[in-house]
Amino acid sequence: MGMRPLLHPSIDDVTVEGILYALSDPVRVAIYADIAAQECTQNCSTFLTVSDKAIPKSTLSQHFKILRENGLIRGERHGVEMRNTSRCSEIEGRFPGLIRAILNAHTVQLAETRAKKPTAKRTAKRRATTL
Amino acid sequence: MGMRPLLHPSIDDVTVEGILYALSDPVRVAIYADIAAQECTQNCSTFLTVSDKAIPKSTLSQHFKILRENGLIRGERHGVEMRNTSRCSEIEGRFPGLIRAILNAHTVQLAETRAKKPTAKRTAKRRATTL
DNA sequence: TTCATTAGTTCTGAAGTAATGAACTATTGA
DNA sequence: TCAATAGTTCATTACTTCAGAACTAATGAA
Repeated sequence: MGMRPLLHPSIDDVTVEGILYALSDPVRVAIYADIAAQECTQNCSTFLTVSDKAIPKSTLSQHFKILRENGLIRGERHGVEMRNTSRCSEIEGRFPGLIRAILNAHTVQLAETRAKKPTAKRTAKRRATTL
Repeated sequence: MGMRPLLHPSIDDVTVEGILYALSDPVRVAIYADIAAQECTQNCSTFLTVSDKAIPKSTLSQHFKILRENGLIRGERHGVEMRNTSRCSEIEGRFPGLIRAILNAHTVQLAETRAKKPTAKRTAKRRATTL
């Protein structure tokens, strides 16, 4: 099967749950924070490693798909590569302060992590469900 | 096997990812918004229906567990029932503005939903992954 | 044109996670 | 001691996620 066109929801179809879900993964929030911080666009392979951890490109592709389909980023093919831009100003219009608060919290946590374990590669297991 | 004691993480072990994950489910964010809004504590069976949808009590119990173990609420047994309180002021100390922004976005979305479809019971399927 | 390269997507199966009915536990009050 | 209440745990089934392999699509070189 061929490649399907990229899906980008209308801003009105973006949900809080979708945004929180997309950013509840440490790899995705790292990618998103990076894209949102850049002036210039970022292609996918910029993130083949995230916090010193190698991410297989099929996994990366899925992560980008989740960020796109939940309305956090916009991806456009330019020749052979993809350019990703953050949709933060659109989201700001719909959910004021949300993205800023999340990215700020992410920054706080990153700073704490570095302060506690300067060299260790914190694996950040997503949820410790202890079932 | 008997009942295990309830686990509440120290506020320092609460993560942004955990908070976003816990609140990325429509049932859990509805429960949490309700608990955070109340002055008095709320027991679990208050939520046997959430937005006109019946939730089996085993499912509810798991949702409360996820909210507890990600640091969003504190649960205490008082006799036969459980009292749940929000840990929002602790979280505010660690991640300023985060909870307020999320609850505010949730409120915005609720208001829009009601404005669009006044009577329909919006099922709010968590993620439309379209895989 | 044809081939190689680059960048990303899709497929697939294994591993992990979630929803829920049934069975269980713990506390209270009759 | 027993029934009722409130919630937990277990077991099953369904769904989701990860990641290697195969694939697609655009570009540039021969």
